[in-house]
Amino acid sequence: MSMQRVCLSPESLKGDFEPMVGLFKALADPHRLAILSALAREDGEVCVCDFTAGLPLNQPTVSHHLKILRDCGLVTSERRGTWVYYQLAPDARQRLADALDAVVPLGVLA
Amino acid sequence: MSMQRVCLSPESLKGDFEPMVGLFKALADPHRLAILSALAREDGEVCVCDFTAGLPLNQPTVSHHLKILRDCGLVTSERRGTWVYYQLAPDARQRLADALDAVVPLGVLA
DNA sequence: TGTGGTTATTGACATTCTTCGATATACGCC
DNA sequence: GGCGTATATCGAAGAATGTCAATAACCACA
Repeated sequence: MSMQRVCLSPESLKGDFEPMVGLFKALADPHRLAILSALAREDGEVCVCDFTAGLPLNQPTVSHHLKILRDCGLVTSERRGTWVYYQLAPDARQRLADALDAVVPLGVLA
Repeated sequence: MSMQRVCLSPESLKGDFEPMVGLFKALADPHRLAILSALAREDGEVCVCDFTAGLPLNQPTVSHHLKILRDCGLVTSERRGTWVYYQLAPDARQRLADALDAVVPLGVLA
């Protein structure tokens, strides 16, 4: 009989990580990180035309990335006249930090 | 001529986010999050056999995910006899927190 | 209403990723 | 050395993702 060590209880692998995966997937693209970083640095509204101008991507692709960020709630958008302005969602940083902490908590407590 | 507002300097989109993308890509899968979470909760070594036992994946797939986590430095592995034990890298939490902060800094300073 | 400019959506294609079976490698033991 | 077990690698199939051209939707203005 094999003296197999018990290193880990099987329930430890059974958590539901889908909500966090959605956020991390949104971060798993360099152009979306550039968009988020610009929004965070600006700390205000940025119109789509600036993204299409500053990114090496065509307009539909930029729109696609913005939609992904919108769908997971990391950014908000508001149309004002002809232009659409995007902002970092107020709780974006907190939600990302919380998601990270839910996976690899910094707290030393059990 | 169109009175186009200047919302954003074009250089704001030009950062290099490749190092962070690698980390976030590693987090963009529920099974890898389960592995990382288990390693973080255990705060010690976990042998591969426990992952293959606890995850709904075949052994080659588990090995593949572990390799991805190893390649980006979030986990370390050590063979001891027949078994291979994985650990969360000592700086894993810090590197992830730093990557997040590099994109959407929490600090209010410019 | 029509025209021009901005953003969103659709459909298609190429690439990447996840998963698996088959196989190889590494180790302990007889 | 030979055998059994644990882990890694290879190669391929299917799904998901990034990208673009074409087009639609929306808005301001004449």
